[in-house]
Amino acid sequence: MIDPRLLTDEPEKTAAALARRGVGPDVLAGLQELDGARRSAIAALDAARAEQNAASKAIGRRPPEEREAAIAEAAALKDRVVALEAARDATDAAHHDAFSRIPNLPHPDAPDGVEGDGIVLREVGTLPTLDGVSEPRDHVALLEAADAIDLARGAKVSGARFAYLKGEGALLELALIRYAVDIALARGHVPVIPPVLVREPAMYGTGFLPTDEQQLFATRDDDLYLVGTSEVPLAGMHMDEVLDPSELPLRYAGISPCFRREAGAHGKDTRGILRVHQFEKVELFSIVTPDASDAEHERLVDTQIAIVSGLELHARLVDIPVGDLGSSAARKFDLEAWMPGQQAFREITSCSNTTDYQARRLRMRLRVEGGDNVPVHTLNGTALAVQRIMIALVEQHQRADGSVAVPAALVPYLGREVLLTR
RNA sequence: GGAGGGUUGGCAGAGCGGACGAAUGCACCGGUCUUGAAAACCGGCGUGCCCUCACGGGCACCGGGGGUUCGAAUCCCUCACCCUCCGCCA
Repeated sequence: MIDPRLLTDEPEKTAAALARRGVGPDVLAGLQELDGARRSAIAALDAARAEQNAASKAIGRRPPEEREAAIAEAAALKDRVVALEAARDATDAAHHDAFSRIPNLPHPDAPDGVEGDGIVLREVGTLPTLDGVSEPRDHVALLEAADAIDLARGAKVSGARFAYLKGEGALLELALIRYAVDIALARGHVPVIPPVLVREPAMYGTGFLPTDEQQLFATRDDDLYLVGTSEVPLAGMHMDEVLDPSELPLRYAGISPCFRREAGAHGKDTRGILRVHQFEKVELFSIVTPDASDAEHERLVDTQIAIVSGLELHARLVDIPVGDLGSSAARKFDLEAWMPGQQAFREITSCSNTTDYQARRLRMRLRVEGGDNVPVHTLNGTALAVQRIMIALVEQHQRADGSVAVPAALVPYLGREVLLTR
């Protein structure tokens, strides 16, 4: 949720910012009208209630013989209040509905453009040489040959886009998670294993509802949603709280499975485990004061790069254009790793500054001495998404015989220097 | 799954139809006193929204939602959560 006050306080600036995200003048005019209507409805209702409250309170002070007349008098005021209440509720609902669909204001430095227009800011590592490998195999070939993955049975039991990780595949997941958690921990993120089924308010508050409903798995009988990322329960932890400046920054590292319906992705990335309905992820999440979010964003990206570099992977950092931002994000950076199996860079991490957008929806405020409390800023970024990093890892470090050289930083976690030997 | 008891301000805890946004205590902030501190005393001390340049004023909030009433923290319904007991269970 953006601050509705911006429409009246800084109309030109706000209009220009929203225009970059495709929110046109007509939509904006509608919002302004709703905002005005909401305020006058509130003012009218408050005035009528003040009148009725005064009349009701007077009854208690009247002598008994005068009460009946006084009650009739007060009762007469009630109809007006009820009518104005209905009017206020209606404008309020329309206001809320319209404003919750407005995306966050883009960061001034975020580039224009749509999906694919991202700007490569820097490269991480170097293109793998794949010495002695004549034809690079993809992760499916590598992992299946060593019985580290079972896609066919995943499909049998759960359907398309589900997979079993077995043997070294399972061990690799555990090692990767612990490797990432240790780096996050060293950088001040408290590890958290959160609930992965959440109620509607947490989904709404993080901005996944109402706009991304088709991407969410929901339970049939319990009004719970499966999270698509632990960002949801991590952000939800502090909803409805007023945080003291001394408590910030709050830094977490969520460790959880993630569930995504991938609706609309039919036919895309159908091979292997690049795009699956369930994957494991370590997620960085920070809550900071509003003046600190740009610096925190850089800090998170730096941590992501440290994790990827430590695995000796080649990747590039992309500044995501405004047209490709999720509704909550003001700015986003992705890391795309080189995947020799498809000779392409593919997204392995993402890092967003959601400024006050989630915080306003979740009512997470910063205590301001001698002033009004303000929403905090929240940021999230992938520390390590197991399946995707696994693809980059086995494909980039594959050897001529189909085995995989384990990067030195991972060896202590995995207990072996070579994987997938047969 | 069954039975019962709860949910009030940062915490503890009173209030159970009318002067209650809410007693009291603790915590916290400011002041008096003191060489300083403690104690004592005095004052302040929740959140959001609306109006106002401001001073200030109004409205709402006693777990969430709905209802009864001129008037609800207080009565009714409903949902959530917590506690106790029984059953089941990794």
